[in-house]
Amino acid sequence: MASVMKNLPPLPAERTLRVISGRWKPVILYHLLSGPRRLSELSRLMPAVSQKVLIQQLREMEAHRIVSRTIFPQVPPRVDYEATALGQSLKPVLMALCEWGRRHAAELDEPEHVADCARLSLPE
Amino acid sequence: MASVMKNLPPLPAERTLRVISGRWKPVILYHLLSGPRRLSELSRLMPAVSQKVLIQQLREMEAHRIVSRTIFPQVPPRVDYEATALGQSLKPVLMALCEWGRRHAAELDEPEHVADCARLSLPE
DNA sequence: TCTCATACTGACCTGGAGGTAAGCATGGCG
DNA sequence: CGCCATGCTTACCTCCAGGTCAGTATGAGA
Repeated sequence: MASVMKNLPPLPAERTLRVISGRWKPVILYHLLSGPRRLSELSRLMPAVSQKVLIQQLREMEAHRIVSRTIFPQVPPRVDYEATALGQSLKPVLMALCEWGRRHAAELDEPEHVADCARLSLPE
Repeated sequence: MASVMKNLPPLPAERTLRVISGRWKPVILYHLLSGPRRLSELSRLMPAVSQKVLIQQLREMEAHRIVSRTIFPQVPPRVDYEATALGQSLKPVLMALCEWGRRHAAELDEPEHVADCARLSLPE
């Protein structure tokens, strides 16, 4: 929808939150940061997400220009989703979120079952 | 609710998002980062938020240990809300979010009406 | 006694995000 | 011909964050 774009909050921090918070967006982003992926690949990478919802999230990310969509005229069809430069620029933001999340978990939860932030810092 | 705590996602980045995303949490945090505030003060600082919702958000933040609540046994009652150390440690995260939001706005929106990130970087 | 400020709680409602399930179009291939 | 993989849409439902509005307790002070 076009409304997706115009409804971005004026406060920058809230704007970013609006762009990246969505049930599956961080995970999708995480996968796309290491290169383009076909829809079917993403589906296989996150079996918990239905195709409809996956496409939904991807389209919103596309509208926000952090993801681009490339259609290859083949049969069966092939569509690649890829993080744009703007999308790539979210990497440090995700890092910050990830690191604080670990800290938060460490300070009050049982700190055990929290994944690390490793692959976000790897070059690609 | 107690459920607020146990339902934190295992992925660190999502965990952080869960903690800070709430309709008014970033703004509340922003105000609390510069010192303790009474409920009535916060109410005055953000007239758009109803008291009930404000308290709601504050309680969740308290449950997540990023805000502490101090009751002064006076009449009329006085209650101070304050960012904990954990809450203060969100400052760089908010900065990252704010900066990216500005970049995002600059790159595709009309970049005009987006506030700056100034006061987040000021010491307190 | 009535009012006021303060900090809350509770009943109720609603929009929208996200979930399920099904259907559609294409063309290669057995 | 029937079937497959792929990418996508549509109809429908559920749940809950967050909104409105009203009510409660306290004691100082007019």
